[in-house]
Amino acid sequence: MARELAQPSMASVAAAAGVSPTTVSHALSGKRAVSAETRERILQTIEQQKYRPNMVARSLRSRKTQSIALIVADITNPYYPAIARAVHDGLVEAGYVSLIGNTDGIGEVEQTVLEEMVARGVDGVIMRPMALTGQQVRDIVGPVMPAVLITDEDEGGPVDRVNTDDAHGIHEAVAHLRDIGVDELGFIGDPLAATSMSRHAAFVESVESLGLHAVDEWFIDSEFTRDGGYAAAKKLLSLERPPRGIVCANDLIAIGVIQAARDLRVAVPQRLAVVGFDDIDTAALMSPALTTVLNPAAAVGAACADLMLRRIDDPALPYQHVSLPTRLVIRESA
Amino acid sequence: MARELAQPSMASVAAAAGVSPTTVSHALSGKRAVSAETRERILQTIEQQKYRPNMVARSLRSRKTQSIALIVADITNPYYPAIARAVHDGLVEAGYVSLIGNTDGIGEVEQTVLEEMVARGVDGVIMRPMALTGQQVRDIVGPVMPAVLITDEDEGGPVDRVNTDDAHGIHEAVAHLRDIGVDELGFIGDPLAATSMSRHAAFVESVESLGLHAVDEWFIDSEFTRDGGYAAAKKLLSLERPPRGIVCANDLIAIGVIQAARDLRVAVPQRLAVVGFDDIDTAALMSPALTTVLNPAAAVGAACADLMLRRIDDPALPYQHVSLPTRLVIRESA
DNA sequence: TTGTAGGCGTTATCAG
DNA sequence: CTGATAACGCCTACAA
Repeated sequence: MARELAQPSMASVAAAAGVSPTTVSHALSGKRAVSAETRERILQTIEQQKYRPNMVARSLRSRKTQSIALIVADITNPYYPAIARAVHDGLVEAGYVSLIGNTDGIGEVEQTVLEEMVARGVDGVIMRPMALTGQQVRDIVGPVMPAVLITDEDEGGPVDRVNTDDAHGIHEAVAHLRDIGVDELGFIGDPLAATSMSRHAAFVESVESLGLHAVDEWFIDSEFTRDGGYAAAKKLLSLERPPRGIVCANDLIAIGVIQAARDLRVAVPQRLAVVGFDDIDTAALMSPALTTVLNPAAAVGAACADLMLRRIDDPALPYQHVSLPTRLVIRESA
Repeated sequence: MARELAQPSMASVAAAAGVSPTTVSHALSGKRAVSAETRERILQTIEQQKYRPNMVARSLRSRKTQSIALIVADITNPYYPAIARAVHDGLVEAGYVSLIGNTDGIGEVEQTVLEEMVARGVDGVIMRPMALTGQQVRDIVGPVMPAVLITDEDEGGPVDRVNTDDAHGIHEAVAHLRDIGVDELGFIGDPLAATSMSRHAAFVESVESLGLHAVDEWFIDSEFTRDGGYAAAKKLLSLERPPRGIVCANDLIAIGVIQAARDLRVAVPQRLAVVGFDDIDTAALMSPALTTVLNPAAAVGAACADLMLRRIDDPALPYQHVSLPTRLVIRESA
């Protein structure tokens, strides 16, 4: 009786099939011819022993782990699962698996997680950085590792990039606010998050180019969460002269703002117009339904996977850049 | 000038520090004494070369990858990210990373993904199976791999289990429906998903014990998605004699049902009472706000991580079972 | 068509 | 306190 305690290995299969490990390897990889009968015998033995190649050993040899890191702020933010799923689906057929890291948008954590992933030998990194720049990411992952960033950085550094045209969406939002007669505008976002700041910059630009009003007082800090938005809105609405409309760096913040407005008995959109960003599922379902900028998360994820596969396929490619459109979805809150 | 093309290894550090690789290893692991000055020299060299231990090689030796698989139906279902984050947080401080697999609840895919994860040498599997039984999972992962299942299986087989007391929540829901005078009840769920079927069983039991009515016609198939719920509700509501209330296997289905009711101009809750399951964020925000059974996803995830760590720590432990409570949250839809 | 030998980077065993 | 050696399981020249 054969002992089944140890995992079967190529050696054990080879022994049982009366061939060398080399032949087993080639029977599996097809990288060199193996006679039909030998192959058959090997495959049967594999079946019998329930042999599965050890990916760790394979990785040590090949220096490839068939895994990529997906690093986001918080998978709990409804914007990210859509990205994660699209990345997963794009990669899985190519035999890759994704390791997910959550950083909560904290710069140090972003660095630590990145280093950890590199040490684990991932074949590439897909990341939405909040604090790190493209150059910093490159410095951490080394000169050769494929890195795809979801970022609005203008230059972006020596990495592949996917971005959404947030400025366009924000501009549509501000123009819409003006169209409905709302010309005093605040912004709620996270000054430490790159995503937020690029949206804020677009906001400022739009407000100025359209001749609307926004004072410093109306720019309030908030994390990308409902609670953050709630607290920020309370501050904003307790101002002597609050704005008539608020653009939020994401939908979660906007939802918090609307809750705060309700608690403070401030009518939305009559006394306060609210615009979000992302168009998560809840936006369309809540009441008042959220007017927001549609962020094509699934397309972003798919583009990331695509760029990653391309770069793995040809490391010499010049750095790629994919830009996806956004657009305002007008509902009830503004 | 030293060439920096190749990744530094223990050997390169050892050479530069004038010691053997063995000593470098021990300086790092602390598994045997190293003189203070030698250690100092080694650490400096590590600093200089920016050496990071190769986890793949370490894994090959130690047969541990410090990674665990988290296998769910669809990370895009808002119920799962909460689990994923809690698992992540529970595991990350112990130095583990999670590999996420999506199966869409398809039995074959569940098996394939599981095998893939085993081949990758994960140190354990956390899974919410839809088709596979605990025994089947055990057969696939082998006799020793830690496996924590989120399941309602009564026996559960040779695995650790976390379950929520779904029957209690469903019973509360049915009792509530009766209390508000709704006594003809339908159920929408996925006959192929274990989760759904255990909720359905509880539903049937509650309906009977409370003397209400539910006919076979009122049990409609649906995937765990909004679209599925929408289609199922259209079928149900086009029946000659539709039920007065619907219990849904999850919130996504319930949201679809409410949309269908709106399109069909069936008033919720007046003409159709709707109860969901999970209490995802949207439930409280939508209109009408969804009456639903609260499923403590974060607690479930935390419990999974905890059981996993315990089992890794002591493989000889008897199989564990953690049960978490659910409760009905009454809002507007029923 | 098949086999032998060496090495990927780490750690455990055995010596000194 | 430190080193040499072997081994984890696989892949791939090089040989036959």
